[in-house]
Amino acid sequence: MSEQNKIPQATAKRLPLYYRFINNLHIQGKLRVSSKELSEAVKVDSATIRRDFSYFGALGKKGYGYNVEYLLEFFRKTLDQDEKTPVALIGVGNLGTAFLNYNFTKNNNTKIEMAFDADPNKVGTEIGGVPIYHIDELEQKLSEVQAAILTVPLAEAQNITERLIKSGVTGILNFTPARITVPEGVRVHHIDLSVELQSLVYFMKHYPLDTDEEA
Amino acid sequence: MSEQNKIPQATAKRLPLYYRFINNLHIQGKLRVSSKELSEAVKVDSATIRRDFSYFGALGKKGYGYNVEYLLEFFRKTLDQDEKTPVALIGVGNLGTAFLNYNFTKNNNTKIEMAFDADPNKVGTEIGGVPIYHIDELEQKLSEVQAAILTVPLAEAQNITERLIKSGVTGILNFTPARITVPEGVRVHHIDLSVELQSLVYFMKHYPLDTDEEA
DNA sequence: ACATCTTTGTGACAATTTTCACGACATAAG
DNA sequence: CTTATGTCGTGAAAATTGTCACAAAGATGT
Repeated sequence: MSEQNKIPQATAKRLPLYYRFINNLHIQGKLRVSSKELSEAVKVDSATIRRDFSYFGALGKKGYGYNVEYLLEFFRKTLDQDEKTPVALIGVGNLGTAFLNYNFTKNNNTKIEMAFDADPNKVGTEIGGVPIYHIDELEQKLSEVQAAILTVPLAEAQNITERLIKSGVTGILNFTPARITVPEGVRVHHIDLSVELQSLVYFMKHYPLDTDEEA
Repeated sequence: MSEQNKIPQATAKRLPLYYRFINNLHIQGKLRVSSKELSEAVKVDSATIRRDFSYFGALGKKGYGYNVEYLLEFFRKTLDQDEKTPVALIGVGNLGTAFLNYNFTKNNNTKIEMAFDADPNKVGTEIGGVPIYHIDELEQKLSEVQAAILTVPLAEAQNITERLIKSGVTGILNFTPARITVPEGVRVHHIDLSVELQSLVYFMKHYPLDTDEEA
């Protein structure tokens, strides 16, 4: 599947962010960009940006900066923007609905292909162009899908997770407070809104003067 | 305000997570817990947990573990769970609505006191018990509020941010894709749903066998 | 053509964070 | 009392990540 385990995780986490901004620049018709400019836009130190880019070789030109078109093309390849990754969303509550309306596909390699919920009023409808199926049909419908966004109530989280994995899902974006357990080989990224808010408040009170940090 | 700048940021970020799970244990009636057990629950290495706790002194007993009641009490104090922090939410779209229904107050020191939106149909109503005011009333209503959750469209982000800061807000949880610019002293945590999904997909494809990581 | 200005890419270093591994103490059982 | 087992707290080592600062290369202007 892949070869470069050399790229630090910290760098890998920043790549999608870079991609987004480079894409913006391209849309704005900008032809070149320096690490300093990019730094101001994404709020990451310019030296860090140069170092990050350098893991992929020499992408820029000295005295000039980076060619936006070239950079964009490079990131498109690196981030597999050409092959679309089908995603399913489980749990069409408020948060789930927000995702369905988000329209990720715009500049992205991900597309939410289908959603699942237990509510009969929702089943059969569409939100943001995404069809909603009943949760009982999960195993049946999930054949091509590799990634899932989990926005179900806490109590269902582990149960649904197991069904997803049995159906071949290898990546889960988990918005429930549950720290779900998965077999090796399955990636889980947790985003706990309550923890994020708590964290912000803690940092506000205990680290008053610092510059902003990632969550 | 505070004194211990000694606690590493990485540790600080995990504190709310620990708190949540210790609270769960307490509710379940558990009397003690070992770093190993906690490790399995929160998916953080047990040595890291012991190290994290040790920054606060000796919270546990050798050969025994940690007393849940004591630990909970300790975290309650450390995370300022006694003084409620008032929060405002700006932008009552799908995502904003999800937050309003989330009911953070349950086991938390944060409470969304008010929300703002530009839509006249929403202004004057309540969601999840939180009153919705017109965005024009922002400066007027925001007196006590120190933190804000930003769930507005991209185009408004920087503009609203500046108004928030003028009104005394010192912490922002930013869900817009914009990397907002703020003066020193204001904390911003960014959560970009699109970047999170991209990131998950990238890790799935390029770091296949690893164990799960934070987002 | 030349001097000057910019900006990259990176070696060296600093800071942060994680992990190992072990002494010390707790508890329980024989 | 002694042994076996479990667990913390923490020095020390390792790994990861971030920052500095500068030579080299190319861009730009006259």
